[in-house]
Amino acid sequence: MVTMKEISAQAGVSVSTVSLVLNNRDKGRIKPRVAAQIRQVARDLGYRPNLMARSLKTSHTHILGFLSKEVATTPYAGPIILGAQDAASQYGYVIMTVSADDPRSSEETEISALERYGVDGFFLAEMSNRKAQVPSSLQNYPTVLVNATDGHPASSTTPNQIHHTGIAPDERLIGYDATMRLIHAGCTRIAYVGCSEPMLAEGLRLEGYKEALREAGLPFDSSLVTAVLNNGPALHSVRELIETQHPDGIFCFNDARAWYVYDTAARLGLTIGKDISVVGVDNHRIFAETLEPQLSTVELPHYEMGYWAACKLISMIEPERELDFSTSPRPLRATLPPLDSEGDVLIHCSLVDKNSVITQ
Amino acid sequence: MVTMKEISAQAGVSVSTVSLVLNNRDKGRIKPRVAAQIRQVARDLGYRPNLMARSLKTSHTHILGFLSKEVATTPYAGPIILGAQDAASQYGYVIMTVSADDPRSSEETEISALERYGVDGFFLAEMSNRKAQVPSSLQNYPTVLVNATDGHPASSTTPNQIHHTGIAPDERLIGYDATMRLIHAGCTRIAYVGCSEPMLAEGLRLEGYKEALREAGLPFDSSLVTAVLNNGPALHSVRELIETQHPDGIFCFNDARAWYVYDTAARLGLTIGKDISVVGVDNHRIFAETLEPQLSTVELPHYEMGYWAACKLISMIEPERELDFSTSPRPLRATLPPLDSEGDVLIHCSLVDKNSVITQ
DNA sequence: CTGTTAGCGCTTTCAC
DNA sequence: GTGAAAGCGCTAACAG
Repeated sequence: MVTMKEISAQAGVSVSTVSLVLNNRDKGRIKPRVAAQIRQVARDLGYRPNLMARSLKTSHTHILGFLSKEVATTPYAGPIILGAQDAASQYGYVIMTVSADDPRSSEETEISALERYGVDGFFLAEMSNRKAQVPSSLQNYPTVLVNATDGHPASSTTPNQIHHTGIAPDERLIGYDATMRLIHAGCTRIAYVGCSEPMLAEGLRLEGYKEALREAGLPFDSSLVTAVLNNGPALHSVRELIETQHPDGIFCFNDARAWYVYDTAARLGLTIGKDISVVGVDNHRIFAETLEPQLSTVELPHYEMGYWAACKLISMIEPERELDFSTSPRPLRATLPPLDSEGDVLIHCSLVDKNSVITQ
Repeated sequence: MVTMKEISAQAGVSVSTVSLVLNNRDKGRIKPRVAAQIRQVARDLGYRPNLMARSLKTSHTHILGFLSKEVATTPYAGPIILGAQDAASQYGYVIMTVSADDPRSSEETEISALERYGVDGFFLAEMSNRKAQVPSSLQNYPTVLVNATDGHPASSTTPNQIHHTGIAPDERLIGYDATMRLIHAGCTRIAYVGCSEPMLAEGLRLEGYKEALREAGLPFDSSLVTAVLNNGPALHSVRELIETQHPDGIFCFNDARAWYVYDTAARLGLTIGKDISVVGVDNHRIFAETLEPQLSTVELPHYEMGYWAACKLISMIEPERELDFSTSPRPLRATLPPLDSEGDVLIHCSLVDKNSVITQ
């Protein structure tokens, strides 16, 4: 690793001059010719600043700590991290990841590890949308929740608790949009296959479903609603729902639950997208690549949430900095909320139309 | 952040004494009473070392750089990172992640970012098993490939290229074990549903399939073999294979392809695990939680590869250090190769028996 | 046994 | 315009 000292020797100037020039603070201070020469030498020697040393002085590391729960078992971590990374890398930051669900070392231990490296701020990422408890050790850091909202009420009795910014899918709108899609396709007996595990998303998507029905003047019929978990029991519940209630459209809590509809349809000789319409939630790659006909589904914007969260975090760390979504390295598949949003920020998820809804 | 200086003041000793004690180098040098007092003060003040400062001095950051390709679109990143993190955290390391598939910033840029932070070594992770080209900028760092092997031949004509250690699934054995499972269940017409995309795993799993057939004295019949991609076309190929060839067992390249068998079975009124047996590869959570009957499948040990790779990397950085797999925070679902393995290390994946294979 | 000193690579104030 | 000097928090060689 070549240092400023070597450059200064080579260029016959002092280290401080080198520092000034390489940090572009030379305008009107250092003679242009000298500056140019220093830059040249730096380039020739392949100089790269030692960020540890810089951080020590500036106490500003440009490291963002990414703390995630349940990475082990869910497939969503990748896209969220990637989104955060893309934004970070764009603005000269880097991400240090730790997981908060190690059965042995506690969350506090992991946070502490990141603190010792002097991270400038934290992400707290959940793998399914929930109200998260922000550890008190993060109170003094810029912190953004990803796929979560702050579980600590804003108007709390414990007054010195900060209500942290968090970004999460607008679950109610997911239910509303998905159901509306079926309504607009002409479905009139629309079932909902929910999730029997307690999840924030479940109640909200169901609400959205009801709201869409109401708005369309369709009756809410609880016998068209079921909540299932996994594998056989789930499949049987869905099969029974379809066989006894004969819905013409089904809104499923997620793509996995839509699979039960596909399987049942195959068994009953029904054609998805013709005899029965289905809308899922997730647009998970695995289902997107596998199901036939392809499933119309509301995409959960994990990449986008990661991207937004990183932009938000950077803007909290450097309030004066101008950030711009339009320069994201990958296309954003959902409209990001403005960066000055605070508190619980909801993102409107896109419905991806494929072939599982009837076309009139 | 409380510093050693504050502790030294509080305890009435010099900073170097504090340093000695807090790094446990005080035995036989510092009076036990003084040492104890220093430790007490440190605890009272909640001292935590500034790792940046330490690194500056020791040029040893305890940061591992994790460089991954294709994180965007695959669900495997989480488990690999988690495995690496668990090992890292256990041995006092931390992981900095960057992705090498940003369409704009190049791999070199990302590596460079990690280098500037002084990472002690690199992971190079692929999302599907392949021969990876290790960037020349990593030649001088301890580097371990994850889910990949070094694409640069060991006996190369370019002599000063190092052949890096990489860990990857033993694909041939996957094909062999899966097929053997079907053979032992009594299947005699065993089909293979492969992947039509060029992938390292495809050829090797097919080889393992053939080898198992040969060993069992079953003929290889190319009309029982197909290679498919996604969605409709894949489903139709599988359906045709089943309808024309009537296999009694099917080894599928992965769980997703097994779904085509499930769908076809549902349509034809065949019962999986009775009329027809299926073995997949992946044990992907999404299929594990969804399919009914549950799919017997060879598990790809992403967590384990990440864990092994981190242990390997740490042992390269600190050769004298004693590492021990038995202390992993999560159960290891595959037997890890010994840590002194070099070059292309293959991991024997476990076949997870569920209910998609006939029981006699 | 413990303190002094120097220095890791960089930034920044203040003299010249 | 440029350099000298101090110091970020820590480690380590060397004195005492």
